Amino acid sequence: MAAVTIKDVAAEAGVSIATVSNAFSGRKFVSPEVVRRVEEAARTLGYQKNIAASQLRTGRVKVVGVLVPSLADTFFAALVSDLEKLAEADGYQVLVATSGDDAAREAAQLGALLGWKPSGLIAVPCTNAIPDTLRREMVALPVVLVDRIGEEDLPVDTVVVDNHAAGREAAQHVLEKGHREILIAASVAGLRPIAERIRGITDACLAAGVAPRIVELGTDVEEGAARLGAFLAREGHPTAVIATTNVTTLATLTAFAQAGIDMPADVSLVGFDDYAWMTARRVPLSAVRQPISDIAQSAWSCLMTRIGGSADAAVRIVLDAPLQRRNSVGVSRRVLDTA
Amino acid sequence: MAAVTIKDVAAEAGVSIATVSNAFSGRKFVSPEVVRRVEEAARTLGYQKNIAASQLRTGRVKVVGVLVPSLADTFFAALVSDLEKLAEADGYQVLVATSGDDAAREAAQLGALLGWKPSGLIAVPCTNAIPDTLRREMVALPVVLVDRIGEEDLPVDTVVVDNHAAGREAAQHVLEKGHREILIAASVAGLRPIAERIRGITDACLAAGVAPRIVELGTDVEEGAARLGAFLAREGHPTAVIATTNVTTLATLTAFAQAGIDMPADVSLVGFDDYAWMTARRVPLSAVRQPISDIAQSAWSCLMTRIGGSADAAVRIVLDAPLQRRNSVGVSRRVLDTA
DNA sequence: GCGGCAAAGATAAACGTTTTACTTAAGGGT
DNA sequence: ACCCTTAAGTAAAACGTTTATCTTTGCCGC
Repeated sequence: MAAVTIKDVAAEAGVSIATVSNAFSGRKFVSPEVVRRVEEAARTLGYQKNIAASQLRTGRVKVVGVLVPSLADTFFAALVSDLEKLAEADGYQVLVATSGDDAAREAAQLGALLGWKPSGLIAVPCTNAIPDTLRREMVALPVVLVDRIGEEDLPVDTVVVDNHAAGREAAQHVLEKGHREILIAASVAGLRPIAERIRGITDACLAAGVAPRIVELGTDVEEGAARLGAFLAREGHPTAVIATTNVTTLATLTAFAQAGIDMPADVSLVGFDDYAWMTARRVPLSAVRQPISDIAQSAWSCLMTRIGGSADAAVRIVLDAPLQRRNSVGVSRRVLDTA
Repeated sequence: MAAVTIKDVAAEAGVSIATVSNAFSGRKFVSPEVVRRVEEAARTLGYQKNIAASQLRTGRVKVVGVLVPSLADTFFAALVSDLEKLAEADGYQVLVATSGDDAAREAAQLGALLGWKPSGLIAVPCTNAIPDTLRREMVALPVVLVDRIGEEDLPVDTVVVDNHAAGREAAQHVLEKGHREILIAASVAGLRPIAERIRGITDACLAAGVAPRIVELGTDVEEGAARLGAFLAREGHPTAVIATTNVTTLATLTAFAQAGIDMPADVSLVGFDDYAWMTARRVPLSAVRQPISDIAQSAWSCLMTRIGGSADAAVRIVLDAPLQRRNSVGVSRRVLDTA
């Protein structure tokens, strides 16, 4: 049961291996009759091109690496899902790796990815700092960085969301409803996108003469809920919470449920990201909607133009994350009472 | 900027390429001094082993293909996430492909996966029928089939959930609470796991002299919600709904929210799968919990023993999916009224 | 002092494909 | 009748590893 190679096909079809290769690739003209014989032979033998051999010879292969912090996070899973579809449409395979938000693992995974000599790489770095492995590779390999971009002026294409505007819009919405005691449920405040969301919220609040508080909940739902519960018990309730990721949204909701807090009657909430479960509730969540499929689309087309050989200056795509106004933000009691 | 190969490293370190290879693999003794020089050289040159070349020579490569219907479905995303972690721990890379529940795409993706000559394959078939491409490969390649298994007695290892028991348990819970008008929110009734869940529910109901109704909602949340809404408007409300997938759970909840149905006061619900968002609610969902990480773990260890060369008879692993009793199933009004 | 042996490396072949350069045969213009 | 071109296909080299086989060197016993 040795694997069937191009040689076997050639023998079966009674031609040379070069002709078989040409018949498949179409790089050189092969008479229709011979093509038919080759295809026939390949079919009967169950021939599968050995991609490793092909890639070794040509040096290129239609595979792109995708590196994300975690597939357990819906945001990244959805992103990878979209990228995978786009890749398939263009005949590319996707090699997935996850860093688990750990810089060492990220570097290791990157190395493994690079060993495949992919045509390109789409990565969501797990920290603000671009790992050295990647930085070295960026000059030769088409790379697109997404979401977690620590620095400006990177030499590669980047796709990000306008986090500052998103934060600002969320805050303004809450302020308009009369809230003055605002809590920011951040995941990890040190991460650039989170920091910008926080800054957006803070800027809007400050402009209204309000100083928001911040609590860091991490990247795990259970733990985040526990931390928020502890915070609430210790510091008292705000009238509105703005979550900065889908995980913190979930953690906040969990904490609310555990503490018997009614939303929006007791506390209002603006969530982050927009998934089906957020609307499948008695009180659908107002949330900042990250345009996941646009992000994927932008990243993919950037990558494709780079792979196509473009040497243009690095582009920085900034997408809007509009607020979806639903029912989880109520008019603050302060306003109601004065009315 | 030609890629740096083993040859360059050999030159830099002043040894032959065979020695470099041996220094890395440790297959033959190489003096510590030389190993040091080789590693040094590799580091300064930024050497990355070319996996294609390696695989071409050895015929094996540490990569396994994973084929699932969709990464947008949390269940599969979580499964892939777990598999990816297990793979990483064993030094394997994962090649992901999605079939989008389309048989033709599945066959195509399978072909693409196989071209990499992976060491193994973990697949969730998108239909009850195993595609021919796969069936042919199963004799030579270690394959583990998960979740969607149409036939018994396959010649490969399979990992499934005891869907019949899961359905039965869900139904019994609802029956115990006094419900008699039960609606099954199925995704696609033709799929084997779904069919078994339905059968489990039906068997339990029939034993209690109750005939459940069934509605098919498909695999998309929006559309499922619309279909359920229409069904409810047309046929009237049951007192309890049992959903058979996480997507139908979401669709049901969406329909409830849209129709202003209160859960559990108006209608009770047993969900399927168990995610954070199900408990992050005022009324946490009772749900059948599929043991995703156990599934992944079982599938992975099956695959590893096969890759290790085991030729034992195919094993069929059946895992329990226990019911998590929470608050979304209320005592039926019928019972309350008589009390 | 010499055969023999072990230790540490080197040489070269092989993996399956792509592709360049070559062969062969047939046709075409003058 | 001759040369030149074109068409269709073939032979062989190359890609970067791994590994079986060969070489060199030093060392041992006698």
